[in-house]
Amino acid sequence: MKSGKGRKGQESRKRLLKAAANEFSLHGFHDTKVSTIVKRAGLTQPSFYLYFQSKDAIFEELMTDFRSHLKKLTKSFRLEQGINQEDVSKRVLAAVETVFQFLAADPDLTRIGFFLNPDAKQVKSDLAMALKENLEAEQQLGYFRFGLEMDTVAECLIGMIEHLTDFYLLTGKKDPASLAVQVVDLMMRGLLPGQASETE
Amino acid sequence: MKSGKGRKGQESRKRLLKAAANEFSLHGFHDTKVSTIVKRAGLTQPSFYLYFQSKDAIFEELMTDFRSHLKKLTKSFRLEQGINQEDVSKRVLAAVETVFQFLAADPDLTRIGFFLNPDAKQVKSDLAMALKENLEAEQQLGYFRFGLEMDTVAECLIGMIEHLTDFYLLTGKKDPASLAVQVVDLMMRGLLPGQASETE
Amino acid sequence: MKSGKGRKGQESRKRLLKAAANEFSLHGFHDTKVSTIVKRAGLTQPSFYLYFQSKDAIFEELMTDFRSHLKKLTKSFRLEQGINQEDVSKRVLAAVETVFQFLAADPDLTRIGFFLNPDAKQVKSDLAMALKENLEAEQQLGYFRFGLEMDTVAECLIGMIEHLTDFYLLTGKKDPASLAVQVVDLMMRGLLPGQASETE
Amino acid sequence: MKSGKGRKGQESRKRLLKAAANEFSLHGFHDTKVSTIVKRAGLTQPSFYLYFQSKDAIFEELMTDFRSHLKKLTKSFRLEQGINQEDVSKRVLAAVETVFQFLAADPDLTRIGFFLNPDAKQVKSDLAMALKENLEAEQQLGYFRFGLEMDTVAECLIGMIEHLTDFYLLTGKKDPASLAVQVVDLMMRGLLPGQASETE
DNA sequence: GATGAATGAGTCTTCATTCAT
DNA sequence: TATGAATGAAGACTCATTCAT
Repeated sequence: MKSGKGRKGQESRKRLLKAAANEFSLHGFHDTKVSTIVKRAGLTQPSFYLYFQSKDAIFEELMTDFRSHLKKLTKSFRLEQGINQEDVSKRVLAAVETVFQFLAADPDLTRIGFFLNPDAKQVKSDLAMALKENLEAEQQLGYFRFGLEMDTVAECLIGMIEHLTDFYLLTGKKDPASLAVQVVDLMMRGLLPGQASETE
Repeated sequence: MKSGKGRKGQESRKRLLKAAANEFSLHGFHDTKVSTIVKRAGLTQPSFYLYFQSKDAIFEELMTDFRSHLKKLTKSFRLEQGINQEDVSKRVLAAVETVFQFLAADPDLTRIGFFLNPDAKQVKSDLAMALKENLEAEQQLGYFRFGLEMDTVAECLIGMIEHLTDFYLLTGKKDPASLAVQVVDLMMRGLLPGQASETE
Repeated sequence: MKSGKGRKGQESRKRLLKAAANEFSLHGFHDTKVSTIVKRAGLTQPSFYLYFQSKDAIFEELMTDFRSHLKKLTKSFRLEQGINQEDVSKRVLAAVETVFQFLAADPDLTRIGFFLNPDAKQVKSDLAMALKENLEAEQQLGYFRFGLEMDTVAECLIGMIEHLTDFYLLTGKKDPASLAVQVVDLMMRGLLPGQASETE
Repeated sequence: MKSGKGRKGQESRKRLLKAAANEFSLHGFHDTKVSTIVKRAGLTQPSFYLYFQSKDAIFEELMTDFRSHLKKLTKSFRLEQGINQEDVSKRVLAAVETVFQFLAADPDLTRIGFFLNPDAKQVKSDLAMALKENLEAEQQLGYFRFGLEMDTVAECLIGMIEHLTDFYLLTGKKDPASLAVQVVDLMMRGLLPGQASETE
């Protein structure tokens, strides 16, 4: 069942993953047929089972791919923490932009791991945790006002990122950089006027 | 299709809708079987087709229900606008809480209309529009700082609401009131310290 | 089960028969739904079973109607036989025209009894028998040439009548009289030239 | 749908067609179940859909088969025309016998294409046209008497052929040759005595 | 490494028919 | 005389998956 050690096999496998990712992303899990994936990969149905145990299995592999990529990202956050002495806003901005960039990198995978995945909530929760840790640390340092529950704040951030990704990023309407700027500006200073200026 | 004019019929129809809403909400469209819906409603399969043309049809009816309820809500926003002379934050707080209350009122319907619905993006977009209009109006009156693109802000708000609903509200972890407070506090004043206090 | 003695009942029954005849005639037995018949008769499904035991039953009743009407016709042939002293061709012409007239009288019933009926072959066979008897009698009298198997001839006649009915009569393209003339002319004198003229 | 390029597939396909033809011929379209066809072909239901898109599709394929065979036949008529200088009656006899032979060759297909087919009328009409052309040509040459509308005559011939096929041929009661002789004798000389003899 | 052929299991849907009122 | 409500029974079709080559 784990054939495909040769070059040709590896390539067939990749074509299947690519086709599957796009189909899942476009039509969701149920409305994606193995027959379609296979056709798009220029193979026949039995070949599919040469590389993947089941339709579920290939979907899971894609979800896992997304997740492991995401894990790397969250690790990088932890490393950053404290190292950087520059302005908080800039650091947060950089972080948020990095997230958007990551989510824009492979739209199909993002849709699968972030929206189609039945455990998407968990995935987002993991990301939220990472953010929360940073946020709380900065809060301890006095960079953020007290009286804010940072876990809820983190979930809010996730919510914004999630929705803007769905609405602006994956549709190509806006790019990671500009989205990051707006989100962070709003998050930092809020809606009300008379706030501390960005440069202050 | 047009059966069920009598009381008994109407009740069977409602039972079907209720059961369907819950099943869809729990398992999604494809993994919800007509046979299950029907069983839960204490009927047999053919009866289902006495009241709905197809499985798709009942799903659509539920989505439409959600949408029309939501439309009423958005209308009420427009009416409010400008009438109320009290503090902006309070007004926004009331609006957001109303939205959370609405979304918490019928969890199954919310999950269907807000998360399962293939056109959920559109639905949310409609809600975002309504919010945006109010936000822009307030912005013109000087209540909100300039330099913020209110449509993006509205989408951010939607993102937060959406995610918090999924994460805290529909899971029963938090209630509409407390969520509203936190969201609005964050939205109004932002993360940075030294902002205008709420009461100021 | 045999309700419907009152006037209103009788009328409902007739409306059902009429609607059924037309539906069967247009769409055949299987593609005719009881629900449609009933709708066209302005009644509901249970009412149907007030007047007929089943869908098969109403179809059979219609076939029987056709058959009994046809039986009267064939009887009239036997009576005619020998009584009439006029020219043979005229007698045959009259007979054939009568048949066409009968078949044109109630197109729906004709289609049911003559074309849709699984036992149509039998029905036609009965008609063929009646014709055959007359033909053989006339043959004995020397009006028709010998060397013709009259049962086959009768079946030929039936075939012509059947097909012309389907093709010209029920579609309104030709009328009984003209069809009869052509059929009889052909049957009497054949295709070859130099035959005894009709008037001779 | 496009499966079955190999030998085995082609054979399964043929078995399905054969079984279907017989079932349709015996029970008609509606009372023929895919499950039965498949059983008779030694396959399971899904395999059916490997070769045919639907129950309708296989029925249509059978009708088309019949039609295309028939088309070849009618073409051969046109070629014959005028080439042959022998006696007209013999030519007509040969033609009619050919038709009967064709209709007797594959009884199931004949029943489907000639009797069950909803467009049977059209099919017969096509055949009638071919006959008509020949008849009119011969009529122009003086072989047939004038005063006969050849399209009606053709339809009459079709009617006879149709009915005798149903009644004698497909039931095995008579063979193509003897039926042809009788039909042609009747058609040529008619019923009345004192006509030109066949050999004259 | 790949495919032609086949299938088990399941789901939606339809329709004639009946029960209680 | 008639109907609102409900159902038993059955059939077409789909799809992920496997066997043999």
